Parts: sequence; C-alpha cells; structure tokens
Amino acid sequence: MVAESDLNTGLLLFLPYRALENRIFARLAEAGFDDFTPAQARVMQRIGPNGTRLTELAEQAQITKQTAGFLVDQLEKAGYVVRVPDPTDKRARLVCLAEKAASAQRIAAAVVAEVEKEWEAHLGSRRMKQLREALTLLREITDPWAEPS
Amino acid sequence: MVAESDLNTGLLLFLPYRALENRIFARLAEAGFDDFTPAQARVMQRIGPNGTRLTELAEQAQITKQTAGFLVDQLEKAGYVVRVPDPTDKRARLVCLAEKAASAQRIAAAVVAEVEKEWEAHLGSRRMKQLREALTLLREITDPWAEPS
DNA sequence: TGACACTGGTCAGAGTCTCTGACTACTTTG
DNA sequence: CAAAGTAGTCAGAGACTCTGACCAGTGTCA
Repeated sequence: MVAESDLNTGLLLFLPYRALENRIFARLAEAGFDDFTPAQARVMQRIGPNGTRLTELAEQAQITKQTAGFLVDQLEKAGYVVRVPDPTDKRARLVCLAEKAASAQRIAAAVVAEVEKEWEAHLGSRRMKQLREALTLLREITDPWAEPS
Repeated sequence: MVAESDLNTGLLLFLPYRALENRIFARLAEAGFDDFTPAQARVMQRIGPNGTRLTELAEQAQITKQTAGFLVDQLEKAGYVVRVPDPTDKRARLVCLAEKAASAQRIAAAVVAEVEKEWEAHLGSRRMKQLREALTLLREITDPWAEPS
C-alpha cells in the first residue's frame, strides 16, 4: 500500500508554510530581532509601503480590529512601526513601518530567497515554476484581497 | 508593471490553506460541531486511527506537551476524544478519537473534497495534479515527520 | 541488580492573543 | 442637516501558550 500523497491538501499547504515561517523566525532571532512575536509579525507583514490602516490590517489578517490594535501597540512600543495621521480621513491613522522593521524585512526576504532556492533544488526549476503558478492562480479564488488580473 | 505573483511564497501557501480551513470550520459549525476551537482542531487532526500519544501530538503540532495536554483536556470534556492506557508503556496514554470526532471528520473530508473540486475547476486538472505533486515532494524537506519514500 | 539518565505526562503560574460589547469621533448619504 | 456608516479605542473575559518544577515508569550499563 503506497500511502504517497493521500494527505489532505490543506496539510500539504500548511507544512511548507510553517517550515518557511520557522526558518524566518529563527534567522531573525539570531540577528537580534527577538522582541516580537509571530502574531505581531503576521500583522507587520501586511503593512504596505505607504502605510496601512488598522482596519485594513485586521481584515486581511482575519482578526478583529481590537486585536489588531493590541498587536500594533506592541509593535509601536518595540519601535517597529509608527502611527501617522491619515491626511484623507481625520478618524484614521496609517500604520507605517519604521526603519527597524525595514531591516528585519530585508533579512526575512533573504531567508525566503534562500529557502526558495532549496525548494527549487529539490523540485527542479520546472516544477517550482509550476508550483508558484498554480498558487498564484489559486489566490484568485482563495484571497478576497487579490488584485484582479 | 505586472505585479503578478511577486508575492512571497509563504503567503501564497498560506492563503489557500486558510481559505480551506475557514470553509471546513464554517461547515462544521453549521452541522452543530461548534463546541471546539481551531487550536483544538489542529491537534485533533493529528490523532491517528490507533490513537496517538500526547507527546507525539505536541511534537507534530509544534506545541509544548503542556499545551497539548490542555487542548486534549478540552476535547475530552467535549466528548471528541478519549484517553486509554498505552499497553506498551505504563507511563503513557493513547489519545483516541471518539465517534463524535469521526462524524466531524467525515464532514471535514467532504468539504475538502468539495473545495479541491473547485480548485481543480479553476486550475484545470493538469495544474491541480502538478500542484499536489509539487507539495507532496516538498513535504520531504519541510516535514520532519514525512515517511521516507 | 542497581544507580542514573531519559521519557511520558501533569501541576502551577504567568504572559500573550483573541473575542464581544459598548463607546467616541469623523465621514458619507439622502 | 439628520441618519447611517466607518475608524478606532476602552474594558473585560476567555482561550492559548509558554517556562519551570515535578512524579512515575523505562532503558542502559557497569
């Protein structure tokens, strides 16, 4: 009985995701960025280059805005983000990445590149390309925030 | 500038995973299985047909055995699992799925099948096959518990 | 066999994450 | 302008997770 790949697709997606996240986290901690948590990172990851509103962060991370506010508070105390007034709406503030976060993001990007290279070595470049292609396509029907092509 | 797929692979994996998990959860709640949490479900998902030790569940879910014990306590109270003595080791107990959990798993499996069908309709069967193939291969280097082929 | 290291699991305590509900301030709509 | 809606906060509670300390049973090896 060959049990090959009768694993459900959800777990199949989750396993490499977790492996990648773990790698990033470990490297970041080595580099001294050990004063934020995974939950905070998942929010920080979604902040755009021009800043993003709290509510939007909450929606994309699928958490309540209260939770998002709580996490952004921590990130602000730790110096990873700043909140600036939104010029277009006096109720709102834009959460922006501080330089400290940009440094961390550069490291994270390097780890992603490294891991992707390992994956490509294991899969072969053709299969790796197919994987990214399929996932990108899948995003259209699984990510409510995907830009329409 | 075509921004297509410059999203990092981690997020690309995570998005469909989350979409699937959400669908399963929603359907389970509809069916009356609303007395367990995502964290509990992630542990329950890993219980094998012959029962699994707490320590092993903890390792695979990458949580401490204390946390795993806490979650299994909840699941036991809610009637989803039972703990039976491990005949091969007097220290250990095997966490086993109760009938209630088996019913829930059947529903979950149906939702997975349904979602996979949708994905296949969107990607085409060739690309869907390639996706599962790539992910299965990737498991070899991202899942410490992957059975060697 | 008997000491010793190891493993499966629990208890206690603390910190983090997340939610619901209620509220203020500002914006949009008719 | 009044009503409805949106951005964000405050307060309180429940859920998740961890570290550290511990007990009981197992494996090893002189």
